[in-house]
Amino acid sequence: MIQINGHRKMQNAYNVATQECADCPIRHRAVCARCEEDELAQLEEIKFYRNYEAGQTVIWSGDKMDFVASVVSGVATLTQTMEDGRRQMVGLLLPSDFVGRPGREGSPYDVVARTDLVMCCFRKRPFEDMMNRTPHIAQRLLQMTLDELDAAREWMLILGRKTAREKIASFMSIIARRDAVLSTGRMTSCTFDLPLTREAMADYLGLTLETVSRQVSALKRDDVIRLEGKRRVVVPDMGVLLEEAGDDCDGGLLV
Amino acid sequence: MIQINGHRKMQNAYNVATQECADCPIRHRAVCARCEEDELAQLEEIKFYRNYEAGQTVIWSGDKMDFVASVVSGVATLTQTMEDGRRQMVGLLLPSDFVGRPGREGSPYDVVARTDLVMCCFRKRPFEDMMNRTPHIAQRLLQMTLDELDAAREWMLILGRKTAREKIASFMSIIARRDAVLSTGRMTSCTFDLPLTREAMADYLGLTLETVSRQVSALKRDDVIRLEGKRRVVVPDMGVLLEEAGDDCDGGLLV
DNA sequence: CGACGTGTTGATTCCTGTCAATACTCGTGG
DNA sequence: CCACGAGTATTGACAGGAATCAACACGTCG
Repeated sequence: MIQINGHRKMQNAYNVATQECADCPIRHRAVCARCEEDELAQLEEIKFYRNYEAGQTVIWSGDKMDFVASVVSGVATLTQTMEDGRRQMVGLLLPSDFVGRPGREGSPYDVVARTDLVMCCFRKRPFEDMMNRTPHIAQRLLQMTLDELDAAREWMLILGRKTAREKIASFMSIIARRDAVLSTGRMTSCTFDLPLTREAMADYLGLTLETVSRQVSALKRDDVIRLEGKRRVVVPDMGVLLEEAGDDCDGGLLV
Repeated sequence: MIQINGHRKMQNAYNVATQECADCPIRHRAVCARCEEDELAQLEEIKFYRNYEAGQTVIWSGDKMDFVASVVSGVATLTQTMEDGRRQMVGLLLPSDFVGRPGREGSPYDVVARTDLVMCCFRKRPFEDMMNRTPHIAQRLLQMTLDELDAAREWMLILGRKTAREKIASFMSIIARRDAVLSTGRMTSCTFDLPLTREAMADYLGLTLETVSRQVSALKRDDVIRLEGKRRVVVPDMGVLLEEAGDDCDGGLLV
């Protein structure tokens, strides 16, 4: 059985005072992953950190963005809103994920910190300049964008074709998978914290918060999951959860 | 009133015999858009054309892809399928769109020609090599991938939060917009051909084909659209259609 | 003509949304 | 100390929209 750190408070152990890229927890997965020492030194000169509290809006939809950034620790979301208030989350930003688009002024989405959040920011213009002369950055950004596109497409299947129960199971599978990159070997059980409120999960999955609550309760009743408090989830058997998600069970964690 | 070419047969006017990139209809929008003359000459050496008939599968999910390609003319789709047969379209490929991912072996999606289709193909390895030494290609691919990601996110809002009627109206707005790049100035009415069957539209929108059919009929009954045959759509007032789509009406065509 | 692919329409079911009441936790302040 | 309110979560009753099952229309092609 593995045990994964919670998202809520304790995970922001990375101190902003720690300015060394070499010690950065996302050094090898973020947009800078492929950079050499000298390239890293250049990035180090134009970077700065920002902290946000859980609930704070990082960027308002339509606002001008004068920086791009990597999530160092914490969880943020991208959300789209219709005039009548209907909302759909369109991006879930976990540590190492990149925010902002080179070559574009504003953000079309609200970016909201869901937990306390540390971002490693670069002013947009210097970053764009550097990208143009540093293929390692552009290459890594392309790779990450393609990964995001794959994730978006998996998400589209969830939104378009899965039942409420399958949506919840799929979401939990995704969280488990992303949290478990540090996993050692194969295991069947797993514990993690939900990084989102029921309402945010509803925005993620195209449901109402009531339906989310009901389906979480149903999965608990059927012993697919167990709850410790409202947020901590224990999955006795990941295979069962993946089955409930409607995914190929030989995919995912058990490969 | 503008008149846009149909998708079905006539649009494949681009002859495969026409091998000159300079004459290529997608020269300025495809992955090669930023290439200089000499770069184009290099691409020209590794490219080859392939033709597919409507309905043909270009790539099977899971298959090894030994090439990447641009859509020259026609329409193709990316589709994901669950074990029990539920399907969700996750990509709509129109002329100039790019297929395939550098640095990956197989395709996770079925790629299907929805009309007769001409593709400009590059063997993967030579293309990747060229990408590594040609920033213009990598830059353009990044830009196109970011655009696709934006489209995917708009699509997620449609799938997650819109009603069946809004989904149909949104789809028609998207087709109208993508067809109308050649539009001159502002106009309110518009004519186009639906590039997909009712069933494929259902896969696109996360609906059943019956619901698609019903909602198309409803939009016709309410005079939001008119039909000429089953596929040709006349929109008397794009503003009304955009309203039905639930989008910001000051966006889209009327800016 | 009959088979097939495509599309339309109707009757019915059921999943999820909507509206509403209640519980729990955590601060704040009397 | 407890009352109070805000934010979060659970659960119930009910309604509605889309899925399902089914019949039928239309055009093409053998």
